[in-house]
Amino acid sequence: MKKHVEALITSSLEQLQNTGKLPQGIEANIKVERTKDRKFGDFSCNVAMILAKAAQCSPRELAQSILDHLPPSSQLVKAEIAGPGFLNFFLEAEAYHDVIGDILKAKEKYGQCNLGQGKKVLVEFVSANPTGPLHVGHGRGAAYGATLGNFLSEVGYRVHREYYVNDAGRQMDILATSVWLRYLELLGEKVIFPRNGYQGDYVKDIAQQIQKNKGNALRHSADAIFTPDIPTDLQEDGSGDKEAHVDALIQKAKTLLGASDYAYIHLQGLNDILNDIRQDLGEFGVEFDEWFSERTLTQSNHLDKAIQQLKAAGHTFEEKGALWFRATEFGDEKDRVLVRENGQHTYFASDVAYHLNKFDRGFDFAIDIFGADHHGYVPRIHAFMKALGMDPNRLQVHLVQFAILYRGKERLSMSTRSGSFVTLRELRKEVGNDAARFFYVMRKCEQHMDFDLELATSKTNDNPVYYIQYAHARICSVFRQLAEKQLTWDEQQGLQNLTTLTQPQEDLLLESVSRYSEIVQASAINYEPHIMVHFLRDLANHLHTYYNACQFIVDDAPLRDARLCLISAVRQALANGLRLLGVSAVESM
RNA sequence: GCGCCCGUAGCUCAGUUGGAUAGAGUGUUGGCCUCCGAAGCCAAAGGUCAGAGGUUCGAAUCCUCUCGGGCGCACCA
Repeated sequence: MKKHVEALITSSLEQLQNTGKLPQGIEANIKVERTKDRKFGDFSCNVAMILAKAAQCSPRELAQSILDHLPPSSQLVKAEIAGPGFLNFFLEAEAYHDVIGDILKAKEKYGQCNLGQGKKVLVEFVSANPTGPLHVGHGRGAAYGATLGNFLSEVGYRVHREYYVNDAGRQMDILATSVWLRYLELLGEKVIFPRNGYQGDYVKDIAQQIQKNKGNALRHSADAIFTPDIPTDLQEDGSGDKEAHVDALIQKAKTLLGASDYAYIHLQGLNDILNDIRQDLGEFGVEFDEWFSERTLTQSNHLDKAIQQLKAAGHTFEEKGALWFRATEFGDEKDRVLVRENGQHTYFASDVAYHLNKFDRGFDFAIDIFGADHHGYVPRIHAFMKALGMDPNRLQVHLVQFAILYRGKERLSMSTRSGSFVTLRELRKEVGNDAARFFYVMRKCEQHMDFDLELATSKTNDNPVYYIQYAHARICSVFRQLAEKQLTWDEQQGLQNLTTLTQPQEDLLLESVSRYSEIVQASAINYEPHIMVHFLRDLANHLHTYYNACQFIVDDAPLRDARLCLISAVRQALANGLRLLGVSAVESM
């Protein structure tokens, strides 16, 4: 439909160029848009205003010329000039009818297209440290990433979803040490748990499992651990150093346990938490094609190779015993350490290796979805890509802002380390998966968001999730009624009688549902699933209005079949849209 | 101090990349079930788009500054 209007304008413009009224070679991309108001017709175009200068006449004058050269079209009722020079197109009602047939024919495939041309894209998201359960902050990234993946794949990209598992760093050592200390507690050792350790109860659960498997084989006395050479932990009065304290305990664990036993605890913790995360996300409808381990980068030499590449390109230098990347030459605000004085590589080094690896795997482009607190290292990733001669546009970073939880007016605090955070699992349990997925993507991702638990759980108040699901369920209910009345729906006859749909509510609903595939594309190419959310709300509204105004199951069979075609198409669009959002389209509620 | 995100109705947010009279939900007020599901519909009221300049036919949108909020600024991850 939209394409048809575009074709008409293009044809007219070519005519004008051939007759010399427009200069050759100006290639303004013609933008045909849905009108904001029905009184402006169905589609509008601003090309006359844009090209007025080049044509050396007023916008309205040019608009008139364009109108004069429009080729005839059976779908067009009229086209007129409005305001400063808009071209407004009024279409025959029949122009919308094809959409109904298309939807009913394509069913759950309706809305798919080949915009992405099969290009391979890697979407990395969540990637939370496996040091504890996911909390509500991770939930937004999970919902957004999964939904974005759905949209990209719907418009023809080959999407690879990936979770980067930070299984190699200091945080994991802190976890392993925390587990070990809890284990010793279980055996009756008098340990003083470090402030900087992981406090959550899940650590005790892992310790218990280890005790079950290993008995007291990993036991060492508290006296042997808390020796005088360990720096004191942070005290109430502010003295001491919690970082130095925990680092010393890690060293102690490694030496006392030996490499193999330490690795056992480390792995036990990692596996337990990763399994928990995997299950949590699975229940949330978030699946990954790959869980990419940071450790494999070191084991497979990717990390060394990456560092060598930067070295070879001459973008590194040594200072104070460390190896640095000259990031400032590529737009970053400071240079970054790759290898520390103690010989250990930094997180940034493995990130370089990881992103190099992504592109080595043959992806056309990659998308990183980070929490907003990570925005600081977008420039440094782009910096090393530039340093190695890669096009930084091949990596797009989307920052997801935090969600602030409210219960009614009360703001819920979230402190992670203390263990008093709200987990994603708790949230899902309280509000349900559908509402959680919906609320997370309801807002633009870079928008700060208030997540009101009370609103999300309300079934009586106006909850947007239920509002849309209700529209779907209502249509299903109509078809149940039809069966109860021993009536059937003749789809073919309905399609042939769509001209009987002359009610104003039918007009509006038809117009609304015809936008569906445009909305899928807009959501995908802008990386903004919330566009779909707002559309579905709007579509549901038109359905409810129609429902209140007209009876669908009427005696007049052709009219009845036509109306059932219309609402059946609406049901399909609602179902497809909800599926992309990861929300279920229920048949009754 | 420097950088990133943001500021739109009482509240929560849209505004399709510069278009027409700035829109929804919620809240407030008033209507609508003998009828396919009232978790619904309709109507009214509600605005200096944080503020000030600038760019042009035209700005909530782009540029500069100011104010206000969130988040970053490690040889941590």
